[in-house]
Order: sequence, then structure tokens, then C-alpha cells
Amino acid sequence: MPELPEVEHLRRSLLKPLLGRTIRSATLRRRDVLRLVRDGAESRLARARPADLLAGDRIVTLTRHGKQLAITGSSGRALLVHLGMSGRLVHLDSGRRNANSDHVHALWRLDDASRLLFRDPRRFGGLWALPTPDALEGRWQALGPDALTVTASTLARRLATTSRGLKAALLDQDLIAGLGNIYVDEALFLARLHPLAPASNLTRSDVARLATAIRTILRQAISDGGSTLRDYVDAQGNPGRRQRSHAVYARAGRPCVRCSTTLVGSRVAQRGTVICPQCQLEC
DNA sequence: AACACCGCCTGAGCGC
DNA sequence: TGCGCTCAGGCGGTGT
Repeated sequence: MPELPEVEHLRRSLLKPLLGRTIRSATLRRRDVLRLVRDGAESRLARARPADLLAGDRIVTLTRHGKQLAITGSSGRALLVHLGMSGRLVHLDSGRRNANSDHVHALWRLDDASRLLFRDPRRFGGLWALPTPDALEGRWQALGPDALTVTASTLARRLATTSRGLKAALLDQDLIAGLGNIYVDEALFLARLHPLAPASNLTRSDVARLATAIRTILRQAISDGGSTLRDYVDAQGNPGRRQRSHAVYARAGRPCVRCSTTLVGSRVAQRGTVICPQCQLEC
């Protein structure tokens, strides 16, 4: 399931095939995956013009904030891609057949005869058509700081504003952007913090450890090519390798990699949660 | 404000 | 082999 590392890996893998290319045509197969943003308001079933999907634009930048990926065109329009649980962008070189055309909700044909596909079986993801760079900027400023580069002082300031438990706070994209269930559990384990610890009660050194753990976990996952859970693969169809190195996620009942204590599963903030009861003491 | 809970959606994995 | 069941979860919504 795509979190920040998968989206960043995807972004990097799409730079070469997409940057500078001109989009010949865009096809929206399911209207309800696209939201049109005009004057800050979203409409879900408005009739989109091809230009809303960047048809005719040259692709100028591929950027990311948190789990969101933006493709910006030469017209200044941007297409925001959120992969949700099962979303994928697939780039197919000219002549290459798409292995699975089910659930392809949008596709773009480029000037080198390659294609880009948005496929999302569960449709928890979606596309947002933004009219200007400012509209994109505005949306991203409403989110928390990007988790990949978050500093201890920024994280401390953010966590101080909430009385929630640590895990709930870290999953809140408005507080910090990019963490999902997997990497929150991994980062908390690495930082030896309990998911239910009140977010605003952390000591300075707790937060410093946490910020470092978040950046470390995410950087490692990116260099591993993202997690492979269920059916995650990158834009070229390669699975990630990260699942081999999950320390706690989906490992309830198995021994802690650090102290061999049996890992314990529970539900925190309505999400499956795994901790080491020895390493992550409740405070 | 914080939290629980729900619905969306499909595929994987399980027991039989 | 296949059927029915449960589970997974990002996010936005509602109710407390």
C-alpha cells in the first residue's frame, strides 16, 4: 500500500520517461475518480475537458508532498495523484502491452507513443485537476510538513498542539504528511515510543529520536524501492523489497528483532498496530 | 477538540 | 477447484 516511500520511488522512476514529454491525449474512463478544483472548491462529477487532464501540455515537473504526487504541465495546470490503498501509475513504453487493463480509470498518450495509466482497483485514490501552481501550493500548505525531511523542532511544535495519542497524531496528514500505518508502526518501534503516548507529553529527546526514526525509516524504504505488500509494484512493474525488513508491521506474535519478546498486536486509532511491549513502554 | 465508528472498494488469504 | 467469509486501510463523513 503506497505511503510516502512508494510515492517517492514512483516519482523518481517517472522522471526520466515523463519530463519534457508532451501529452497528446488524455482519457478519463471513470469520471468519479477525478475531482475538478476551481476557486478552491471541488466538484466530483463536473465534466472535465481534456486540458484539465493536461492534454496538450508538456510535462514540466513531477513533485511530491506527503503521499501526493503532482504532475505539472506547461500551461500551469497540475494533476494531483493520490494512490489511496491500491492505486498505481504505470508507464508503458511504445508498443508494450498493458498486463492488466482492469480498473484503469485514466490514461495518457505521450508524444513518444508511450502511455501512462492510472489504475486503482479499490478506488480509495483519485485525481485532482488543479488550474494553477498556486492551487497546488495552497493544498500542500494545508498539509503538515513532509515527513521525509521533518526536523525535530518542527515535529515538536506540531505534536505540542494536540492531546491525541502519538500514533493517531502521526497518521494525521494535516499534522505531518506522508506517514501511513506501516511506517508509523516502524518509526515508533525504532524510536522506542508507545503509540498511545500522549503526543504533547514527549520529551525533547523523545521527539528528536522520533524525527530521526521517521526520516531513517522512510529513506531506507525509498532506497529499497518501497514496500511490497499485497500488489504494490512501481511504474515499471517491479515489486519493492522493503517488506523483508519490516521490524513490527504485520509481525504480531513473532519475536522482536531487538529483544526477542513476542510482538503484540492491537488496534490503535482504528488501525492494526504492532508493538514490542518490552521496547516500547507506555508512558 | 478528540474520538469512535462507518462506508467506500477489491483482492488476498483462509477454511471447508 | 471453488465458494463464502474476513480482513486490509486512507480518508471523509457523522455522531458523541
